[in-house]
Amino acid sequence: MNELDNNMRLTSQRQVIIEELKKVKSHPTANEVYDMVRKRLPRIGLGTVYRNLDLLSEKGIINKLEVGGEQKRFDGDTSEHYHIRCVKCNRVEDIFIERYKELEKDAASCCDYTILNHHVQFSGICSKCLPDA
Amino acid sequence: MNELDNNMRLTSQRQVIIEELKKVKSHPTANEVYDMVRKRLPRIGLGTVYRNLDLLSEKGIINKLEVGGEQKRFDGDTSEHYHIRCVKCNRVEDIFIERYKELEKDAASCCDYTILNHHVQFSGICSKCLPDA
DNA sequence: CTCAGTGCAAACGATTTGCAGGGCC
DNA sequence: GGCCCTGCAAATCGTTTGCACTGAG
Repeated sequence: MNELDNNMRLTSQRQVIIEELKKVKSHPTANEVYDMVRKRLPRIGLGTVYRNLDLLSEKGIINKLEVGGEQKRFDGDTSEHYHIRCVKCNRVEDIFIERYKELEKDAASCCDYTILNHHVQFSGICSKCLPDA
Repeated sequence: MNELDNNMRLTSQRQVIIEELKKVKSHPTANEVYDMVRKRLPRIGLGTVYRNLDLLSEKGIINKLEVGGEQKRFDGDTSEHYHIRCVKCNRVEDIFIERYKELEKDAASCCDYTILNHHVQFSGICSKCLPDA
């Protein structure tokens, strides 16, 4: 739907953000990406990080997670998959199970929306937090 | 888990917030609740609304929705059900389909979390927005 | 009377934006 | 040389909090 903008430049900031994001599995917040990137580009601004994270997720190069909590999180893995969040430490991890496509069919039959997508968000307690739960 | 606090008083502010929230099906944001309530209690403060929405959702009297988007939303219907959000107008509506309990079983088998809950969030375009899509 | 709850305003944290300069094409 | 993009700082938006006062129990 969004025609690719050929005028988009591949700046070093952009490149490093993508590289760092693809490198980890931790679903970092914008601030965490900022910290990661700053190690390689000490003069980068937080605003630039936000601008690029938004831009790259619009282009589908990365994913912006609409997972609950205070901050948005970003995922270098753009394959469709579910997520789980630890209610204690707020860690977010991937859940690679088969997508339930029936969900969208069921939902379509009970509302008058054109359904575009669905996401499943699990909450639980991770193994590191379980002892002190 | 949270022993009911017998010291909790039933103030008029609290009563009106609950009443207004149970009255609608629109999943209002804190600010929208504020507007609704202010018609009956013009001197109420926004802080009071936030404090009570948090308190009431901790008590399980209302529900705080961790639905994506910028603002949190509140639901007077505390029964477990899924939601859909219109990507155009941001309206949030209920999806009353059977919960997929298998989802949690599947997820449990592929990660070492103690799973507490799951929520399914659909996105789509509502019938009102479809014409201009 | 007492203390949980309130109104108000200031504080806060995440994100966005305006602007002037910088550097890719 | 044009214009996209950046760094920086100020602005904005949602939400939280400190404080002195109020009113429910």
